[in-house]
Amino acid sequence: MTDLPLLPLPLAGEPASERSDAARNRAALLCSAQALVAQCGVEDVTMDAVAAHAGVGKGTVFRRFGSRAGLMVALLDQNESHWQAQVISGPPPLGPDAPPWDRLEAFGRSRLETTILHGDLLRAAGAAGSRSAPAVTFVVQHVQHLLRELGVTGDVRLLATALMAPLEIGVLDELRTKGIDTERVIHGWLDLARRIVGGC
Amino acid sequence: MTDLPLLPLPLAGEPASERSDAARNRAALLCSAQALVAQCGVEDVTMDAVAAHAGVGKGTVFRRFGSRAGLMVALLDQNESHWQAQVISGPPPLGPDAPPWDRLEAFGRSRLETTILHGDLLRAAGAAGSRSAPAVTFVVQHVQHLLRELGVTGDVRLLATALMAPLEIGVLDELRTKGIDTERVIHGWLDLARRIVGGC
DNA sequence: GGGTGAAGCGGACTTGGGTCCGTTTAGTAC
DNA sequence: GTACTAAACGGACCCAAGTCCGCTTCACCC
Repeated sequence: MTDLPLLPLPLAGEPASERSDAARNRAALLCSAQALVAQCGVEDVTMDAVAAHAGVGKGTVFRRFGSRAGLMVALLDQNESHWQAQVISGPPPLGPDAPPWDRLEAFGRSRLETTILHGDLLRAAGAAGSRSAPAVTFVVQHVQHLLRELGVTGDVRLLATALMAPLEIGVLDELRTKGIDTERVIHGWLDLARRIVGGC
Repeated sequence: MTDLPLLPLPLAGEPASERSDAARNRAALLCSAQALVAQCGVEDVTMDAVAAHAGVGKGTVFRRFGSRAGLMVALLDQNESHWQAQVISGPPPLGPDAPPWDRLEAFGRSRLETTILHGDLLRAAGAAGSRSAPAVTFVVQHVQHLLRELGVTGDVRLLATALMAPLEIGVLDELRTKGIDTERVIHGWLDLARRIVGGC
């Protein structure tokens, strides 16, 4: 226990590891941000408040996350990693060991719920939030994989993107303000999925 | 020419007509905004600049348009009305007098181009821009109409929404940053449309 | 353990969106 | 023409995002 060679985990895809103080601040900031969001809602959390709560200067927040939207993306990524784990290695039908169609169905349902749950964060993250975050990449790749397993041919990459596009927070918000409830959205999405997979 | 009963056009759907000075300012502001956008790009147009250019106070801009995003939406609506006219009564295949499938194909292509053309405005308009604007309603309703003509059954409303979702600026931006070019997007979209219409 | 340089830090400062409220004006009724 | 009111106006003001730069700290190497 004296000098255990407990390396700082130089895992594969890491982006040239942070200095220890930087890493500590990142963690503290994420933690503070989450606490403040829980306390007063996403809208009312200011960058100053997050900085003060974490006991660092405001410059540090922007150095770490680039912008308010960036901070929100970081919070999202944190929240979504648990969900991703469920997809990759959780119990069926969302996880492996279920027929691909069942997985796709569960995936869509689950994705919809997650999106609505994190609606405020997603809106605050803006363009950076719903798109270009690692989250989207994961979603699209997984759907791509399932579609292939279901025998879909053609430009599967684009079909996967198209299949997930109607579950973006923007579209869902629009549908909801027009009085379309979640259950109907899910049904419509399953219909779409069936048509893409080719039920004939 | 003395006292022509040239009414202030109390057209049907008008929202309880504006006072004349208000209407004049709205027009001046839209005009100034468009000029400034053309001159320095959407990003660099500030609300103060628009107000100054139009010769009104800043408060007036916000009274008329609510927010920066609102102003951008107004600009978009102005720009899109011409396009809508083309769809409703322009020459085929976009306009009437073409088989529905040809119209749908032309519609998708044209919509994609329009979206990319107005990309900056759409991004600046944020959630209010791509969604909930009258523009979206028009697009979805038209697609709904075409799908019905093509014999699509089911929840056509949702299918229309789903079909147009991948042509939103956010999705397009993502695809483009990943090196997918416009032609491929169109092909993918046509494939999707074919699957929805049911090509078997 | 001391020197060195790059990375990180902090908080004053700038900028621009959005609000507020006292003043002005269009439209109407007499 | 005058009186009146609701709507519109304008610009000072407020607030929060984002920048800047001189100072500090970490990590690494003699």
